[in-house]
Amino acid sequence: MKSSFSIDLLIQLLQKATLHAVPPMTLSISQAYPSNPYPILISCLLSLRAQDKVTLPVSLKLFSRAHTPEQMLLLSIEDIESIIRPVNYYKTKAALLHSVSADLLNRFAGKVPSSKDELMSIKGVGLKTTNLVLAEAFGIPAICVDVHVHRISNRLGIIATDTVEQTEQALQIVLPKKYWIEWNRLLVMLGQTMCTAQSPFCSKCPLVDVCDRFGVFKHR
DNA sequence: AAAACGGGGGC
DNA sequence: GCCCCAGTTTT
Repeated sequence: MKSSFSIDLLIQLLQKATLHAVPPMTLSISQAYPSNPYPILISCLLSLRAQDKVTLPVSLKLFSRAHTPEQMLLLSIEDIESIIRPVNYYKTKAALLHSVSADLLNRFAGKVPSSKDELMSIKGVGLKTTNLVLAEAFGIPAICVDVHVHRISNRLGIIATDTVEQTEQALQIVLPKKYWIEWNRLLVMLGQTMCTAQSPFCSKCPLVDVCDRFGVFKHR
């Protein structure tokens, strides 16, 4: 990032840039199921290596049948498979939803835990899912590093990292804590629209004055 | 460190 | 039709 710009100004520009973008899936889910962390966790698992536009309608369809671990276990794995078929790895994910729901009942009284260690201890729940659940389901400041956050944080030049773990650590130092949750939302929205992995639409991006990679990268 | 785990969407 | 997308576990 060019030195004359602050993080606060960067956030303002990002808010403008993503004002009319489709919000991340977890926001839609939390509106449909207020203060219920379970649908957030399940939709995060469904969205692994998939895109929100595919996963969101499938998630809503699934939650109309089951939005608690108890209800999920009443469905057979075959039932879940048929509901979530449009998403990738649907057979693996149907089994995963079953095992995660059973684990929640066995170890956590059917409640989604709200600590990083407990979430990470659930098989199938990794670092990205853990941080997204902490932030979006519990409002706990967490930096959720998916490929968008990793790519764009580096592209902007505010950090220089190789792995998502390094990115999480670096952003904790660079970003004021009040922005930790919003950073993920903003960068996901920007990444899904203009700041794409290949040939990003830099000519339409309101961040050209800030971005270290403008002119370096092949863009449209 | 590298592989395996498959579906939809854009053009 | 072809190329793009995108975490976690396992080997």
